[in-house]
Amino acid sequence: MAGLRERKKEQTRQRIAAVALRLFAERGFDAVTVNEIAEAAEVAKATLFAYFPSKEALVLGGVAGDDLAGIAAGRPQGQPFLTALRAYFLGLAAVGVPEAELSALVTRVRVIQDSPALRAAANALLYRQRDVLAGTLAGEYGQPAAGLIAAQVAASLLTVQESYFQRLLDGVSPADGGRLLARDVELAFDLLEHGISRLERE
Amino acid sequence: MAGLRERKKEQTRQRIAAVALRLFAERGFDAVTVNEIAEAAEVAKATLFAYFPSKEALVLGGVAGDDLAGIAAGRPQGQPFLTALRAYFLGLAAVGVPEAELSALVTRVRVIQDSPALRAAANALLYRQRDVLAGTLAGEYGQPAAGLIAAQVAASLLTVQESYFQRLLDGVSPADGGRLLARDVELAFDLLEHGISRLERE
DNA sequence: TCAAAATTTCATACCGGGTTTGATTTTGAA
DNA sequence: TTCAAAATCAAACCCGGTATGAAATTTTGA
Repeated sequence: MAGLRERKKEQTRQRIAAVALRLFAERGFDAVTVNEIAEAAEVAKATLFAYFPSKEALVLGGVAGDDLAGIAAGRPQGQPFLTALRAYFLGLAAVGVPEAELSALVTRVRVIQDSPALRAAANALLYRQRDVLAGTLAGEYGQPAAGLIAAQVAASLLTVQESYFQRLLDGVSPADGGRLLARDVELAFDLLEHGISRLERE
Repeated sequence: MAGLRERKKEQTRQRIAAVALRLFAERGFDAVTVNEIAEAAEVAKATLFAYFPSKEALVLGGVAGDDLAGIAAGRPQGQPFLTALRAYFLGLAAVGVPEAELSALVTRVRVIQDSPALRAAANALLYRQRDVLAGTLAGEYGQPAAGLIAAQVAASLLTVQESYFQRLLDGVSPADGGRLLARDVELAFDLLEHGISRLERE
């Protein structure tokens, strides 16, 4: 099944992505042209765009984002969807990022955070999540409320993720990062469930 | 003060924007090139880009978005910021859009909603609002909570605005649109204040 | 093993958004 | 009227991305 063709393709794809990430890390996303990447990876520009639909995809390629709607749809009967999402993200925080992948992740995050174009592209991913989640929740909450809830959830999780990435960039240890992430997740879901008036009273 | 120079510039700027909007409305944002716009407006491409920083700005130019942070910062002593924002947006809904501007607004909204690139650019505007609002609220709520609250507020208002625009496109009368907008604003702020658990109980 | 069929890669030219350059025109003011 | 500042311009250029059609490579199946 894994013929020579498939293996070579996978190899080429990874070589292109690796070369691109290295160049981006060295000189910044905007200062590297796709022509340079193609040349350094020893493929034609057309070939590069056969593997990746855009320059942004060279960095964000593997990042599909969390499947918010899927988690909400697959939760046990009777469980509020926020409970399911909270558990899911607390699980992520507990697992943490494997030691071996940490440095690569930090590099990627740095490249992304340093480029407005990449940040915008990353946002667009979550923006789509919002719409899918809104559709999933529409049956339960009705259309206007479902749209608002999905927007709040997606925006909250984006913010939590940004904080987490920022800490990684600041050199916080993975263990501490995980603990702080768990705390942020709890705060985010408490806010989503009970609103801001809770904080207002203090 | 308003010398010939200033008047001519303003005139040119408006001519370019008007020509662009007409072409976009006729054929769609993506199907019109800036070369065509420049030609139709009888200016050089370089001149067009001296007035507008990007093709998107031709449509979004005047749209600064609501100054969430400013409203929050300028509220009366002791009033929760959500109360101030709610009142502001209810005021907008009550005023409605002037009859004379309605058709132009609908055209703009249609052009924007029809183009992914423009929708993304419009989002970026609110994204910046989020960050400014987060900074304003940081003193009051602390940094992690302020970021989350700002994200929820910005995302909610974006969603409300999208619904409102969609209704205008669907041909809902301005009066009805205003009423529905007011209802959505109430719902959005109720959710923000008291959370989703309120709805969960029904 | 070998040749046809399918797939991949490639160089090249092209498109559209946006910038740069340096010359030319227009305007404001002396 | 003159002169400097500002605006406009055409043209060349850069970059991301697509289209084309030919060349190289892998698969298939006889």
